[in-house]
Amino acid sequence: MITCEDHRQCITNAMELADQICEEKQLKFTNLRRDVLRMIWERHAPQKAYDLLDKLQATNRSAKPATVYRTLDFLKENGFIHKVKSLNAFVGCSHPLKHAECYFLICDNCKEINECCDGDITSAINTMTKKNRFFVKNATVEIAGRCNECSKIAE
Amino acid sequence: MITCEDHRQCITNAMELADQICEEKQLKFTNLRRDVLRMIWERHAPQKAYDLLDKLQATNRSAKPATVYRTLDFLKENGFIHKVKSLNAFVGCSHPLKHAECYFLICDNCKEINECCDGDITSAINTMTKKNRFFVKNATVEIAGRCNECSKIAE
DNA sequence: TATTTAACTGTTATATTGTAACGTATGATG
DNA sequence: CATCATACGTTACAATATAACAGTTAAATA
Repeated sequence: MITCEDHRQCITNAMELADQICEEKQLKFTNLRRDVLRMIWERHAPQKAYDLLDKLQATNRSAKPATVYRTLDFLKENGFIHKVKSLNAFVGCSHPLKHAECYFLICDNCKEINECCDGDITSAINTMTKKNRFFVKNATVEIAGRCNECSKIAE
Repeated sequence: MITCEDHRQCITNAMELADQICEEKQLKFTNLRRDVLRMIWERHAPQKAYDLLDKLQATNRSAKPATVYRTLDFLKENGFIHKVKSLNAFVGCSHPLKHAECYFLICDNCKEINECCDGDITSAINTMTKKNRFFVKNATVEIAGRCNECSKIAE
């Protein structure tokens, strides 16, 4: 469970940061992109593309799979969201400016996901890949289990 | 690129090990399961379920998606293969008896995948999760990039 | 201002990946 | 032999994702 105290604020922060970055980078932060990013930020749990599509269609009858996937691509490429590969789902990135060294803790009970940056894991990966003469482009680290709160609950 | 010197031997070893484990664990290592495992072992690159299905259908006209997925489930559950989540594909496990602490190096040029066990990464993950009071059930670590050979080749 | 251009979005169609549900066969066990 | 669990066959479909092309918008430039 993510303790963000005031989730409304949490969303606002994410949206403002995105606004700011888009302005700096001259990216077009259209209504569609805005809407999808906000929807993703509605929860700290990864969301499925087709669930997002359903929500979109409530206000945007013309939305189609391509609409969503294209938008997700934009958000992904610019670091506003991540795709969680083990779930085929998408989650907001809370620090889109610093993108390296980020790993996920995924609670399989409450479904919430925590993006953690950890230099030690990065170092261990670097050492291991160097040993294997492997040149890293991208490391996916998705750790499934139970968050502290949910671990106290019976199966 | 995986240097296995004699890939025929590599397959034989994997099949014999699977035989042995199935006998020990009283698992039914049917022809279907055998065939699929052998197909997966044909390459050191992860294979797609529907590609396996195509190959299966060459000799087994009745094969259907469920046939393949059920068989993959069996092989996965018993540790003979891994699903590579970032690719939605399946690869043989070279040491099905010792299953923890295994991470993947995936070359995006030659597509081959190297299953590495590395205690340091495990330690770093344990430390990080402990710090976050998270109880790990399963860690997915998939590192994409270039293997040594392919890194020498231009993009 | 008019024109051009690139990016964004709409739309249709289809590809890819994965499961549910139920029936049949087979082989181990009492 | 009976029966019971497991494996496999079969049909149907659900879920995830992309391709291709047309239309629209908005920013840049002439």
